[in-house]
Amino acid sequence: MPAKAVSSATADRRQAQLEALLTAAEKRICETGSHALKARDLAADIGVALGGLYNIVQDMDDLLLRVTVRTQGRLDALFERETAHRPMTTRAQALDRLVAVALAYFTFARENLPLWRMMFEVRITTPLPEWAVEAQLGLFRHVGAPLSVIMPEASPEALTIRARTLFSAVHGVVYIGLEERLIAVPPQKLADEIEWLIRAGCR
Amino acid sequence: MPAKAVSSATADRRQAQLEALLTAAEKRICETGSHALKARDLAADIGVALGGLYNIVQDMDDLLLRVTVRTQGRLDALFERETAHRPMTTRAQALDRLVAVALAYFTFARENLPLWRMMFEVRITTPLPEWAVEAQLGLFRHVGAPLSVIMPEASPEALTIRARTLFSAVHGVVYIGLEERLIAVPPQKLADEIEWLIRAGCR
DNA sequence: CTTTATATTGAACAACGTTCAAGCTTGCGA
DNA sequence: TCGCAAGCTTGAACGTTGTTCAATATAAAG
Repeated sequence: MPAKAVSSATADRRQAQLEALLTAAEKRICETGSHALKARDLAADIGVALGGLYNIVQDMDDLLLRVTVRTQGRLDALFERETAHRPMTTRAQALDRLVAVALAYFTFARENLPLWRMMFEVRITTPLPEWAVEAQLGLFRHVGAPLSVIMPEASPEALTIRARTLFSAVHGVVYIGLEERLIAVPPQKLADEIEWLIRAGCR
Repeated sequence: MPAKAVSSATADRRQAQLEALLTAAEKRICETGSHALKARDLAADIGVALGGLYNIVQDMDDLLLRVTVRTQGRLDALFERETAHRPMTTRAQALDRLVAVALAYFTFARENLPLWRMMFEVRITTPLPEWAVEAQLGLFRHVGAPLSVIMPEASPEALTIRARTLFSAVHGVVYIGLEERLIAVPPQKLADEIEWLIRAGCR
């Protein structure tokens, strides 16, 4: 066999299998929650024997991690789609954009609740592979770019930290807000709080 | 047998067993993480047969929930101990107290990382029992009380929401900040960010 | 002390992720 | 066109898991 064909037929099939597997996993996660994912169900979904899963994916954690990164990719695309067209030259515009990013995050979380939750439930023992770290850090640019307009005199390091703080704060409000076991806050009120939070932090 | 003795010997033993079980569970969680809890290990720890666990606790979820509430109780006690002695008559004092609460939360999370994480990992299908909801809502008073001094003209409802927002924001910063899979931020810098966040939100 | 009711036990069960020897398919050289 | 080696796929089997329940041991009551 050739050592490493750039695109052999089997490699293509593996890619297709991987995508089918991820799609099936996402479907099941959305329907019944991430902890209800069963290897046997997924194998049946994509028409593969039980053991065959482990030719597509290293193990179940690997699968969850890939789903997570896929979700991050969709979130990234949403940020891009939702805010790229907004100008960012003045301070006020940058602030509006930051608010838009935060509200888009809230919307995404609400509309993709199980997948969104998964992003923070995945616990890994071994260090994250680089492609996973990249996908995660890439998201911060949607906060960092507007923030650099709002805080033009800040050092890059201070800016990175502050961007993380703002993102984390919004994340926290969304996270606790969507936790149903406490008193439910109406989504519009939550959105208002998120906007207030961003504007208060940027004054 | 009497229908319900106020304090029979067996009921006392059950209480003791429950406490031993919770303590053993906490120990294991702190040592090896919450998802490494095994029914057989715990049964051995407290000197009970495997099936005996289900006389003490309904099932594993029930156990985790009880550990969670215990942790919330310790957090509550820490808030009390750390901030009750601070006066709260002036606005500035109330603000200082709010900052103290937030920093205490951060410290608690850092020093009890596995137990603290568990509080947000427990996923319940059935609605939370009242005693669990109580313990959770009780924590908010440590934010609500100082905040009512800072926002004296706000309606009780607006105050509740704002308290939740502030708590959630701080929680988010702590949560993401302690996530090790991203770039580690020095604790002192994190603490600074938390204090900044509170003060920015209360201006 | 006998009897009755409760508490405890641990073997058994179903469901889970993961492995691996065996069979099957595939692609290439003759 | 055929045959053969190399990899892929399979599904039975394994070790763990949480949970159950008939049997046993213990405690309470008359």
